[in-house]
Parts: sequence; C-alpha cells; structure tokens
Amino acid sequence: MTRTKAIPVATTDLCCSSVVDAPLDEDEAADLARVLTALSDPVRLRLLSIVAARDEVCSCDLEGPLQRSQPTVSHHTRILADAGLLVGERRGRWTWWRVDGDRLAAVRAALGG
Amino acid sequence: MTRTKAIPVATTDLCCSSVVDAPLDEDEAADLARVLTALSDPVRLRLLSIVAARDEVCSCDLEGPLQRSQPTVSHHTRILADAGLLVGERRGRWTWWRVDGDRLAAVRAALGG
DNA sequence: TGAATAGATCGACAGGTGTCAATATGAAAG
DNA sequence: CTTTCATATTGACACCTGTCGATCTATTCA
Repeated sequence: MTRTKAIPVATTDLCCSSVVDAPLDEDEAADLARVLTALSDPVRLRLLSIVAARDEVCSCDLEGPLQRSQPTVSHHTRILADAGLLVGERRGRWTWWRVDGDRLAAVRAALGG
Repeated sequence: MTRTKAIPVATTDLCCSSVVDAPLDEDEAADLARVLTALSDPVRLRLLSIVAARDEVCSCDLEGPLQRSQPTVSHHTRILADAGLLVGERRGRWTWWRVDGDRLAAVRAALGG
C-alpha cells in the first residue's frame, strides 16, 4: 500500500536571460510566456498560495477554499503542473500537490530577479 | 515646443503579501493576476525587454523588431502601461516608453521574491 | 491653413480560456 | 467481482484575446 506514482511533466528551461538584461528572442519569450500564462489566473494564484502555505495539499481540500467544481480544480492543477510550478503525486486514491520552489524562483529570475 | 504630456495610469497596489507566504484572498489574487496577464504574452515580453535594454524607446522603433502592425504594437504598449509596467511620455509626435523597474520588482516580490 | 506623420481607436475575425455537468478511470474496500 | 470514492477527461458554452485594415486624433512643418 501507499504506492507512489509520479506524474510526468515536461518543463521548459527558462534559463538564463532575464527580461531586463537584453531583448528576449522569440523562443525565450514564448517559454516565459507559457509559465506566466499559468500564473495569470486568480484561481490558480490562490490555489498555488494554498498549497505553498501547507507544503502538501490534497486535491479534495481545494474545492472548498477555491469555490470551484472538482473538474475545474483538476483543470487548474493540471495547468500549474504542466508549467512545472506544481508537482503532483498520487498516493492511493488521493493526489498530493506541492509547489516547486525552484521553478517559481526561476520565474522571478526571468523577471529580473 | 517639446511639450510633455503624461499618460495617466491607474495601478493597483500589489502590496504586500507573496504567493508563498500565505493564501491570497480574492482581491490580492485578482490584482496580481491582472499584472501577470499583461506579462503572459510573448510579444509583450519581447517589447518589455527591448524597452528595458535601451532605457527609453519610441513606439515607432518597436514595429520592426516585434514584426507586428502599428495598431497591434499600440495595443500591447497600452496593456503594459495599464498594468503599470511601462510608462509612456508623449513628446511632440512621438511616444517614449520606459520600464517601471519598481513595478516589476513588486511583481517579483509578489511571486515570493 | 493645409499636408504629413506618429500614434490611438474601432470593427471584425479566428483562436484561446474558464466553467460545469456528465462520464470515464483507477485504486481501495467489502 | 462489485461498490465506492477521488480524480481525470470530455463536451459544450460564453467570454476573452491577439491580430490587422481602416479610420480618427493630434502634432509638426511648409
């Protein structure tokens, strides 16, 4: 029991130039825009902040605070996971989510951090 | 001559809580999402990086590098200006743009910087 | 005043996005 | 195996967004 199944994610690099350093080329801009698009929704920002605050959160604990249906919550976790910002792990019937702090730091760095 | 006309901008606060500190309330999330939406487009990211690299740039110097029509460039500068990330100043027939570094820093901070 | 020019706005169109009900998937328990 | 339950996926819908041609606005210069 307590089997673990990793959820695979393909994540772009976001390395190493920042918006304020030099003009971005089209690929760099597209990669950064993808991650920022994932972050540019109020429900997803709240979702992310809830997970960050508790280190690890089950999907079932998100519907309430977010006041969204189960499919909608699943939709948002998927988008954040695809962007590499959220990492999901299936344990039994539940999926546990945590924030990838390094990924978030990379976004800040790309924004001139 | 060389008259100056400021372009008014209404900018939300973005102060002071970060995504990783505690769950965002709906207003905080909405405000941050608005700025991130402005940043979540590849053309706008390149536009921003071009302006940042040169300190001050005229609209007319953006169409070429961005390979977009004049109305489209104007559309994007407006969105970035509305988000408080770009500041425009009309001098004669030209509009000069510069990046608001503090605003960009505030976004990074809101992202956990 | 009138012509030229930089930029903003309008209108239209294709494609993308958030939402939920319904349904499918897959793991655990009986 | 069947039931149950958490999550994922599908399908449909309204709304939003990036784009450009056409037009309007405002400033400079003749």
